[in-house]
Amino acid sequence: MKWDEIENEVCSVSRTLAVVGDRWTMLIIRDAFLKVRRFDDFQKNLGMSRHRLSERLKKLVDYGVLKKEAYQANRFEYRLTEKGLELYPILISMAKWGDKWMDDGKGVPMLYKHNLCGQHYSPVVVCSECGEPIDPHDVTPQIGPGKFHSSRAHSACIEKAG
Amino acid sequence: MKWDEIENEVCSVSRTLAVVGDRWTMLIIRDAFLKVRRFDDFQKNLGMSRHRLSERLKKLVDYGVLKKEAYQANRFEYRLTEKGLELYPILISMAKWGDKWMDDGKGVPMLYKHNLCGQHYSPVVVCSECGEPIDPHDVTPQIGPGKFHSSRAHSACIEKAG
DNA sequence: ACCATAAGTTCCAAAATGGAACTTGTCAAG
DNA sequence: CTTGACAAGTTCCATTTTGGAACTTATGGT
Repeated sequence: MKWDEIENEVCSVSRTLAVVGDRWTMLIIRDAFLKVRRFDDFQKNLGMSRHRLSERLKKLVDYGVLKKEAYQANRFEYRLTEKGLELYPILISMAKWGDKWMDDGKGVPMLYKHNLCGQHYSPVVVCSECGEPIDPHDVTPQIGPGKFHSSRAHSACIEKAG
Repeated sequence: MKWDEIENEVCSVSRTLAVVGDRWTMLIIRDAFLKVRRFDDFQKNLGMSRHRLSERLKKLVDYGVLKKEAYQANRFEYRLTEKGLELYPILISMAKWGDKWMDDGKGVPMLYKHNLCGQHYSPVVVCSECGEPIDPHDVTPQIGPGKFHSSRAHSACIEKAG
């Protein structure tokens, strides 16, 4: 299978990766959350080639993750859309994982202050229903309606939700 | 900059992406969470080339995300380590985003039952300090101790934590 | 009118990928 | 104890993707 076919998989993780799962894309998103908005600023911060950057930004605009707006004639800004802003849980979870598991012993690169409580926070994933923190061992994946009619069944033991 | 240099960036997101940020890797992790453990099963499920799979598994073992254990002579299983299990928030956040934004109108591919409360849940990211759901607009990123001494400052306006 | 700057494009060598075929070690049946 | 099947890779090569440098085009300021 080719990489660009994964968008058609009946799996939300695959479909998400079709948008943000290639080289550089999540770093572009990270910079967008840090209020980087212009082509040359992205390019300098990321150190990626202008060529690639141009293509990635175009793709993100096509997918509706970024919007491109002129701030002068022929000068553009890229800003996160609602769809893009909702990538935040993925991004901050990556930051937390890297803080813990890829530490170089010099302390964390960034701290995140939660303005509502004024503290430096770390993201905790909780259950939308009961509010308890999620441990993956306590989760049972089940075939949902979108996958039920799909021809490609997953070899792992997955129940049908009922 | 080359892709494999991002591991050395003073940024936890970059460092995380050095491990899970290339093609296929998060899909391997997804399958591992669905209890896929063997080479051929990964290969059939993912549809990726054996060549790539071999290399990616090796890399994930090297990084300590998967461990390789013989279940018979010359037959191996790949299982998530503690480090790998802690990728769950990233994975489930990707699933949630894909459910919402990459829906094909046929319903969600998978449902996730939280065994503690018995409900189908969706992951919510809350503040470790006050427990409120996080809105990215309410977060102020600040330079942490690990970044403070780094030569490469970020062009975006980021405060120094104090 | 001239220069600087932003936002790209173009071109090409180098690296990564996908696919098919090949290898090697073990187990299980005859 | 020989044969065949299978699991877990490796090897090889054509195709695709990437990185980098140089080039283009359109303002805006002096």
